Amino acid sequence: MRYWLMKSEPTDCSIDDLAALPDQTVAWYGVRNYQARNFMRNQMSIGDGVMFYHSNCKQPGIAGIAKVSALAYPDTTQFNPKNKYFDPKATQEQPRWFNVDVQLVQKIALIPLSELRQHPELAQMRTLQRGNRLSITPLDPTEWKFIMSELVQN
DNA sequence: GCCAACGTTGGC
DNA sequence: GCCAACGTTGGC
Repeated sequence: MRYWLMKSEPTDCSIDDLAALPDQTVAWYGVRNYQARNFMRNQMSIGDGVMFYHSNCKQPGIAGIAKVSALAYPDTTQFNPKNKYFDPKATQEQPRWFNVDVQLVQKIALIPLSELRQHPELAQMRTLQRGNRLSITPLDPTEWKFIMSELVQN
């Protein structure tokens, strides 16, 4: 059981978009970074905790709690020439890109990035490190617990 | 819109 | 295998 922070641009898929999907589940397609792919393909298990993060928007921050609901499988968008995530070097026999499914657990009051930065307990969070652009990063269990107990409002 | 930081590409 | 050029991310 691991914990993750996964970034999504709200113009692409916001927490409300996720909540409106069937089973409140989304295929995390479109990742085209090997490190992020490897996290999904090699390390994620069903039930892993996910912080759903809004990036590249007016109010960046954690918008909800989710979980991994399906193990990694080939990202179908890589095979579709009309899709913007098409990868000509990928084949059905040798897929390059994989994605898990992510299911919403609970929408929360947004925890802004600026607030995350204020807590010394979270100083090591990878998303908060200078220059970090990875869309999927591991969360330390202590970081997860801190966010859940101190920052998630009920 | 700016720009720092980082990943990828491709010539050599 | 090096590294310059280029593209992308994402906060501000």
